[in-house]
Amino acid sequence: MGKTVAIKTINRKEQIVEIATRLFHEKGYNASSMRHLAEQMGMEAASLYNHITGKDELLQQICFGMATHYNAHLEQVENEAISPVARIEKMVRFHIGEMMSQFEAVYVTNRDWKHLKEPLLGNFLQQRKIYEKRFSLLVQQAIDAGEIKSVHPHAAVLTILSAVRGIEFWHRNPRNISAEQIEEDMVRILLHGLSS
Amino acid sequence: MGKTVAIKTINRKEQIVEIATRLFHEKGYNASSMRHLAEQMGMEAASLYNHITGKDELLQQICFGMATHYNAHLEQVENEAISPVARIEKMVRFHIGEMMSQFEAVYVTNRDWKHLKEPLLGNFLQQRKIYEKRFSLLVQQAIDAGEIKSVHPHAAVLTILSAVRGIEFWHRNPRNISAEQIEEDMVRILLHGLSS
DNA sequence: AAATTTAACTAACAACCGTTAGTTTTGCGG
DNA sequence: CCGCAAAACTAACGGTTGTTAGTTAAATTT
Repeated sequence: MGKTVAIKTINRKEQIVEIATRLFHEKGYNASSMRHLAEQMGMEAASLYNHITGKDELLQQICFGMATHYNAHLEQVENEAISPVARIEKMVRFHIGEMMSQFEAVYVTNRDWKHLKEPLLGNFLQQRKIYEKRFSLLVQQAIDAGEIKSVHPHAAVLTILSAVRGIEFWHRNPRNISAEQIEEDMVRILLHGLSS
Repeated sequence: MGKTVAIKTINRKEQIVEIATRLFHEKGYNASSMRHLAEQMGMEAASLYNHITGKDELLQQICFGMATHYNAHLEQVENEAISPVARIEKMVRFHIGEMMSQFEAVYVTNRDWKHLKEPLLGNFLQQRKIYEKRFSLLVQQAIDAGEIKSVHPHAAVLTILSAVRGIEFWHRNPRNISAEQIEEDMVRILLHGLSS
């Protein structure tokens, strides 16, 4: 059977996606050529097409990989038996953690999702819209429970999701502040504010 | 004298930069071609080179235009005779305002500065590093004055600068929340936190 | 009205893009 | 060791890219 072969192929494909993620991160999707990617893989550009259908698929793998990963974690948090505000804190810490451990994939997804081709672009946007809505619901529940201020839930979600992106700046020279400190400070600012 | 001619040229050039900003915003720098830009200007691609030296210059105009604009405002805030925390609030509101009124230029600068060619790329990064440092100093002064919590100043700055970028999501469908509301909510979250 | 500058045009170049076709090498199962 | 499929290769395609050269039309100055 071709089982081991199939596994090898999958590994090779995952390896290509991994290198592509790194390449897209530093050059951007459009400025990253298949020839450059192949060079980093140690082979010719045409050989890539034995493992993937095209350049599109690489971006697709990255973006939708992140999306389903995010959705899975959101569902998990929704089902935990903790207070609404604790749920929000978990979400904040999760996003910070992803930004730390999966930095390049998160970065590329945030930056290059616009280049998804059309049936998928709509799908992606819809998924994120739903994600933001479910996240907003968590905020709304915390407001109803009187645990947090009465802000517009969607505004809160946008603020949180964007604030976390600030870690991309930190990632450029991670020596100044430790990962733990920036996580604690960020959670503290978002949940309790700068003042007082 | 060529005064009126020079002014006309400048206007035409500014017009090109303006259209380029819009184009870069929706397609991204690398996916935006000079031919497409020329089409939106109602002329041929080659004609653009009577007003600009190349595609590079367009990105340069956008990014450094924003940078000097930001620096000018920072200096102004530094010299105002108000409390440190009031200075920070002014900075937050300024960045939100820029995100509202100069949305496309801010967006392109945040997203495509990486494509600046090398003598300028280093310059740009250095400028932003200095900007963050001066902004951090404002935060440090507010901490020393006991007006805000003792967080790492740079972490606070990164959180603020990134949170404001969240307005780019709001900009996609601005009907749900008013500009005023999102500004107030964002300032409230950043300065006083979600909790309580 | 003539002269000169500005700004548009057409045509083209060299480089690079993603991708395909066809062929050769590699490596494992029988 | 043979056969076969996976995965590499070479060569090339049609298209697009940023940019230049040379020319013409328009506008401004003298």
